[in-house]
Amino acid sequence: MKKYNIPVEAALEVIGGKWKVVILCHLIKGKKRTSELKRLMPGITQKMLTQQLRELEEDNVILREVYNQVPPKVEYSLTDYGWSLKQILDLLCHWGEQHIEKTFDNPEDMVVQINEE
Amino acid sequence: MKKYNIPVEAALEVIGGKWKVVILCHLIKGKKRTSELKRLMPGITQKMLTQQLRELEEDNVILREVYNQVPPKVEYSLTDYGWSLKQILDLLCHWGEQHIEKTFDNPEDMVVQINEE
DNA sequence: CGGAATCCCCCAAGATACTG
DNA sequence: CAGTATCTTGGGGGATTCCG
Repeated sequence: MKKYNIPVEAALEVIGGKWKVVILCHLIKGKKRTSELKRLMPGITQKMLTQQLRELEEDNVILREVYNQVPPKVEYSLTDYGWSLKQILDLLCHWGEQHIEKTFDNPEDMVVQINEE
Repeated sequence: MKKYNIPVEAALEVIGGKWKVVILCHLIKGKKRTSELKRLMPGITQKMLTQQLRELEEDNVILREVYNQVPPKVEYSLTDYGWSLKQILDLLCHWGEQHIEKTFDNPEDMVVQINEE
């Protein structure tokens, strides 16, 4: 059985993956298709995206809904348990924004705008 | 200049390291010597500890105080900027505790107790 | 005691191609 | 469109040694 030296390690095991917090931050905005997530995260590969999504699903943080149709359609959303992370995710996003403003002269240049619509 | 696709990536760049959140959670409890941190984190190597501490220091999140004496003594503590992460760290710790309770039958078995005194 | 410097291994993660 | 399979690589990170 896995042992933790400090309880926070249990949280990191769930959301500590390289892309997991980013994925969850996007899903806070609402249900997303695989291709939407890929577009929102230009740096991620198909393989990593699938892998991280699977792990989040196994930890009961996100829900995967498959529509049996051609072409395939899969949607991801937060579960109730996933929503229990909302405050943490919001604070992280906010802290990130502040950090950008604090650190750089032209913070608006730091964020690549992606049209969500 | 580094670009982010979403501001939260800036936060992850600061506290996203493998051990950084754990280190910061310990420092919330107060100033710590290097050897204390090592004892609190049995899994970390000297190299990783130093490396993660340096990066946190560079990001102005922690303060490194060197006492010029033999044997050497170095203490680490949160800076004011580091304290701006307190709420996030507290929530993460709390979520970790809840997650352990939710997931396992005997949660108390999951945490290796370490005498802080 | 704290940490810098080496050596080195392994696997996380990228690239590519393929499938239903 | 979503996901799998295979191959490859770089650098994250472990172990060890040396230093003030």
